[in-house]
Amino acid sequence: MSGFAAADLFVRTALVEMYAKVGRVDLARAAFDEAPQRDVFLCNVMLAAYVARSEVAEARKVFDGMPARDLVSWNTMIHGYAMRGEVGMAREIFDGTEDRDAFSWSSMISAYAKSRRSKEALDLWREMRAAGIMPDCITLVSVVSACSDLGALVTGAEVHNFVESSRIELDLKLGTALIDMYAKCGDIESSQKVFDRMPVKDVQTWSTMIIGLANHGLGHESLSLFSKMISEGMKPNGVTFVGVLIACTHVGLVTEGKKYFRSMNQVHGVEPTVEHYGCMVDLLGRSGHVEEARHLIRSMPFEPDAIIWRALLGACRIHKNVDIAEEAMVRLRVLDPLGDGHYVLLSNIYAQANSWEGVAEMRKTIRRDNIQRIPGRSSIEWEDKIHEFVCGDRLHPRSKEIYGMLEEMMDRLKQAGYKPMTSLVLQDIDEQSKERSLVEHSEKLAIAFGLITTPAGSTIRITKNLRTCEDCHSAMKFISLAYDRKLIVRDRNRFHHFSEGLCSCNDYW
DNA sequence: ATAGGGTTAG
Repeated sequence: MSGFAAADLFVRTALVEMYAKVGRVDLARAAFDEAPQRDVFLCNVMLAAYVARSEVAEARKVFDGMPARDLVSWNTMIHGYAMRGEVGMAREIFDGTEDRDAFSWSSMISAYAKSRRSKEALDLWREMRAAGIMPDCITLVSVVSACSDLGALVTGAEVHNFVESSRIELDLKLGTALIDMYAKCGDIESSQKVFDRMPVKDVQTWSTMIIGLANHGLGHESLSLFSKMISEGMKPNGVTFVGVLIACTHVGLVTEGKKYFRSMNQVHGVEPTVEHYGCMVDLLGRSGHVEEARHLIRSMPFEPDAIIWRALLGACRIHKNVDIAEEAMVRLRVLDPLGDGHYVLLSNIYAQANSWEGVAEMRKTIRRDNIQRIPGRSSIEWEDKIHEFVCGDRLHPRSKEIYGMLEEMMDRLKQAGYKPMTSLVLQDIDEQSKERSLVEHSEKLAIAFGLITTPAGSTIRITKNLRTCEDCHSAMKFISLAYDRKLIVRDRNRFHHFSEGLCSCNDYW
């Protein structure tokens, strides 16, 4: 290459970079095309320009036509696909990269975490450690949130240990992520420890802790933390108040809840949003003020959404209000016609009221409108892995043992006084089949697996995708008694801590 | 010349 051409290449590269920086990818491309020849550096600059504008297809064309590629080229492509949520493509590039550095691993892990492919995020994290690549604080936030999502307490605690024993400084966001992880994995004491030890906290740190306590049914602790936050001069935001209202809901503090709700903009200058009205409808409805909840929906300054009507419907189930339930259902059929949960709820409401025509009607509707029931899934962490169960599945390698344990469990529970709540089963089948169907609920499978695999007396932690059903809730109380175990169950809404035949939710959930 | 992050109503 002549000195002149080399100088020209240098100038072209600078031009591409400069145009990219001011957002003129078209001019950058023109300069790129006019270059006398292309080296890796110039192509990488062009790649970065496209990726910055999320034009990954264009970037890919450049990438494919490059005379040679280096680590930066590969990493830029991984990031480009990850940015557009094309995790599979990102992974293809990642797999094609021989030399991976911390950039490659972190981009890929965060791509998985962001798209809630949490298992894959953790698998990759283990591979990254095995490859001896050092993560930094930001990578760990992705790993920790994958643990939160899965309820992977052991893995999450390992990451925490890793931070403590390395020289990585625990920053605000990683600290907050750890608080959330421990809370979502059922270990609220550890959340509190991390929280107490953080020298600097912001509104998100406080909110995360407040929400964590609230979801564990520790309403009073949650509210006193809120007071402490205020007295320390920290300004709450809308999310903080969601936590405060959840705290009131889970303990049934109606008057308090109304007071906090009013104080939001009167005292704290935070405008309530539809989420806060949702919390209030739940608080009022759940505590038996179903009419008042209905009235609040009418008077609120927002169009009620499906979640609001669903909360009202849930209240109708607890307090056996068929009329308001039917009204809520009319709205839900418009706002969320395919959502499966409300059909089940209304059907249970009819069953409670001995309205068997109603139950039959719901069954017909579900079939006619082809409503897809979302299957219940429960998981439990054991030996570095998340073991997931779907109701009735026999896919687990230790399925035989698990079903054996289930039989034993049921005998033992029945002796202790457990009665299967067969009226909860919607299918039109005989009594024995209904009982069978209850036994195979995913949380019971997960608990049976837990009883087999964990040492006597240890706590069993389960994560479930839906709200736990009443039959399982009752069964778990008996299990905690009959097997002398603590069970900590994360349901879609909150935590249940079962011990000695009782649940921390006081059967109010 | 390449990157990634924490809280939210049922």
